[in-house]
Amino acid sequence: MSEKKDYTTKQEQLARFSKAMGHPARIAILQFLAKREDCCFGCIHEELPIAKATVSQHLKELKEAGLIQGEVEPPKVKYCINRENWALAKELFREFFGDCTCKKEH
Amino acid sequence: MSEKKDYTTKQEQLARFSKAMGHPARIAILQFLAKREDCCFGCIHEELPIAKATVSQHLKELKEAGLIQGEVEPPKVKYCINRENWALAKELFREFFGDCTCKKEH
DNA sequence: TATTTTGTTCGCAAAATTACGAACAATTTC
DNA sequence: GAAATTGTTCGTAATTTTGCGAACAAAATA
Repeated sequence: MSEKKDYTTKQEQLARFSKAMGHPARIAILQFLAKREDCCFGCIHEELPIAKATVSQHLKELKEAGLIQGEVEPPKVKYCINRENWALAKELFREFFGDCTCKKEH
Repeated sequence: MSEKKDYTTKQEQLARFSKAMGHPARIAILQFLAKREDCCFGCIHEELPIAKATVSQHLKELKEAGLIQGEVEPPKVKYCINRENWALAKELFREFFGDCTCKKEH
């Protein structure tokens, strides 16, 4: 019934990615994973100052946002960046902040 | 007492910006403001499908995150992007997603 | 001075987030 | 088969977020 504009799909997608990145632990996880092919839960946990149950929860949120993916490789679970969505996020943020200016340093 | 690494200032700053951007209404507000010099509360409210009290709250959060600033110009209040922090955010996100590749289209 | 306009703040409610330890499941190793 | 390793899920608690209407404050206007 509202006459007001609704949010666009892009706005919602960008908000979803942003929200997933809205916690330092999740930023740290993403940066950690972005540096390597993949990594097991334990290595990620080691890097973070929080309990494993909490790490597991953060990983779940990142997975649900589509930024990472996990794969069971007994006895471990390997996590890695979801490259496709990572590229999408990168593009959405770039667009959001204004296109890449590639400014010269001088 | 923890042996675990703590989060870096950059990680926390990026998380703070991300969190502020973690809601479609706030994305919409930022995009709206990014397109113009400044804008009063009313114009922003008109664009959004939510009550003014809620809009005011979202603006407050964006202000606290440093992404926008408000100035009273009786009888209106003008909001605008905080250019300095906007540039900082842009840089942090760019760094996060990997430096600008400026890929050729072909 | 009374009224209107413009936004903010208050008080409340519902839902989501963050965090942890304990319990659990699956697999591997002893 | 028993024990150890690796993560997830459960249950709980504290805090934050989201949203709204009503009340409020400040300035402009009638």
